[in-house]
Amino acid sequence: MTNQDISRELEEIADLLEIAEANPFRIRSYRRASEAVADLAEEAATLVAEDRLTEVPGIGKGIAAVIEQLVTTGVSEDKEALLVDYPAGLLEMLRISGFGPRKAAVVYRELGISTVDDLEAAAESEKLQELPGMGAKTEEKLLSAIADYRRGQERALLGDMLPVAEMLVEKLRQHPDVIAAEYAGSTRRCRETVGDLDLLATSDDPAAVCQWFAGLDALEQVIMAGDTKVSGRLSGGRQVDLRVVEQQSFGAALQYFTGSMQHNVRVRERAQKMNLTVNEYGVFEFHDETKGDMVAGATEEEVYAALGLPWMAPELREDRGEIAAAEEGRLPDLIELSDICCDLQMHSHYSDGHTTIEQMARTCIALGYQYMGITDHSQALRVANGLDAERLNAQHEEVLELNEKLEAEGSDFVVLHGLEADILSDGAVDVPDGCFDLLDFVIGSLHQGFSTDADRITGRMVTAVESGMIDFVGHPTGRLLLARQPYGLHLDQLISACAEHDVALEINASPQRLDLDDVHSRRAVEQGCKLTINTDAHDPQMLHSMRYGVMQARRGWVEAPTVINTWPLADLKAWLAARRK
DNA sequence: GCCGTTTTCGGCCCGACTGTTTTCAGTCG
Ligand SMILES: Nc1nc2c(ncn2[C@H]2C[C@H](O)[C@@H](COP(=O)(O)OP(=O)(O)OP(=O)(O)O)O2)c(=O)[nH]1
Ligand SMILES: [Mg+2]
Ligand SMILES: [Mg+2]
Ligand SMILES: [Zn+2]
Repeated sequence: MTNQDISRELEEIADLLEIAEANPFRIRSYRRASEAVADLAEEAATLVAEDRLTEVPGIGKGIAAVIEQLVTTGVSEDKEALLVDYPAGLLEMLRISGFGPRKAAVVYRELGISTVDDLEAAAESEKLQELPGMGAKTEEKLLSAIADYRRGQERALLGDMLPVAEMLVEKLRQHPDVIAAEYAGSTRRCRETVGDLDLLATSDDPAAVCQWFAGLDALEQVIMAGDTKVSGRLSGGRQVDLRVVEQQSFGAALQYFTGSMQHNVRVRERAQKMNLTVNEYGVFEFHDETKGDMVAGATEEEVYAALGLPWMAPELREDRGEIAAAEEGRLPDLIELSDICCDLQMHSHYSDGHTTIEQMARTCIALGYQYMGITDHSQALRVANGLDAERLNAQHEEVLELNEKLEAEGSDFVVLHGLEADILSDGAVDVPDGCFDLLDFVIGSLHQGFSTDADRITGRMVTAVESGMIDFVGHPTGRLLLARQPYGLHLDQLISACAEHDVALEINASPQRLDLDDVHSRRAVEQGCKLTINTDAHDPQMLHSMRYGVMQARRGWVEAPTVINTWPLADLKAWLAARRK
């Protein structure tokens, strides 16, 4: 069982407990534990074996026992027991927006309904109206929500939604009644995927802004519209939530709406202990059980300061220890896009890229980089027209000529000649014979034969790392967001090997990869690894994806000096040279 | 179920909107 599988099991237990009307705090514990497992940098099985599960915040003896059972037997007795009373089909019904655990329990208890299809049929034949707490409107909305559920992908790529968020924020800012607007939620935290778009605006007349927004053409459907918030769907079905408050509450509202939910809960618990209370309008004094004066709210800095904390970057707000770190002055000095001075993975028409090396270089220059690495595929990757010795030599000539041309133009931009070499089935690195000394650096990537078992794949990659032939590992887990699971590999062993042999790990900045992810980037740095953030661009436009890689790095608490492509060229060359001895 | 510079027991974030409600539960952010 992968951590992701375990996380889902815990979440489903929480859902079942909620249908069963269990203690809400107990339910919350399962949800928190589910997130904690999803955020683990190590395999849960390892923690079980070493009896370290309860060291994880949010996992105590009870849930540790559940996880242990899941790891060893694949099933949880507690969950099986719940499933005796409440069939698994009810879990799917909870995905329908506006249909929660209480209604699920009622329709199952009263009508025996346990599938979405049956629920739909019951709503169509107006059987739900007879149930307590449900009426004609309930049925109507439910049918619409079922249609939305059937249509939609639960989450979308940040890379697809961030531009939409930016466009909507611009639209808000242009409205005369809007003072300020920002996107918030998981988009502002730069999560790799987002469930919806969360927008915040301030105004002297929030109700007017809400009314205007609800009428926008961009909203295909309005789910609800009040005086301070509007929820709707874009064409395509993706949800948008707009929250509008007065300017004096901007900071508090942005803090609230940025989340994460768990971070907010931590913040608010801290406030309680300080005799304060926090909501989306501000930080308030709290005396004798009554709310008193507002002490902060206009800016996020003010809100955190009122709680004795420094402001922290949205990317850190995931309840992964950021509040303790903030309190102790241990917040990382996060890497920024402007720290990046090169891109070290990209392709040209020599393999499966769409344009010339020079075109790519010109775009890198425009992006303000000092140098770049051209890294086409190696010969083993025939589907991508990988380079054999002859073509790699020809490419080398072209790189030399391009550098001369740039120099003649007075540019000090430099093109390094690299190769994205396949890691072959025996762990050998696919650098054509006699070509190693030609290359400034070599990336080792797995592209083929990754559907075997975890030990084999890990072994291949570790062998490549130990060979001394590769300078970094490209897209280390091979995941494609919303499309393909990571290779089943023991990432922790790969990270250890990279730390030992001073091989860097890539954060592939392509919005569908973001690989390594945030938690493993953080883990890799903790283990002493260097990182490198690259776009893996196949055309000039894709070179602009660098920001997504930096976002992922920031979510992983990464600082600039551990990322080799923040280094001046001389430093990178010195590191490469030292590695080759 | 988890957790602990006030606690190993007794707390656990806080508010908006909707529909069916005659005072608020359910769902969601
Ligand atoms: N205090 C508090 N804030 C919440 C709660 N639920 C949501 N929020 C805040 C924090 C969230 O980041 C923000 C937006 O809610 P969303 O449901 O859209 O979540 P978020 O954007 O974080 O993730 P998503 O990618 O949309 O699933 O609202 C809650 O239960 N309590
Ligand atoms: Mg959201
Ligand atoms: Mg939302
Ligand atoms: Zn690749």
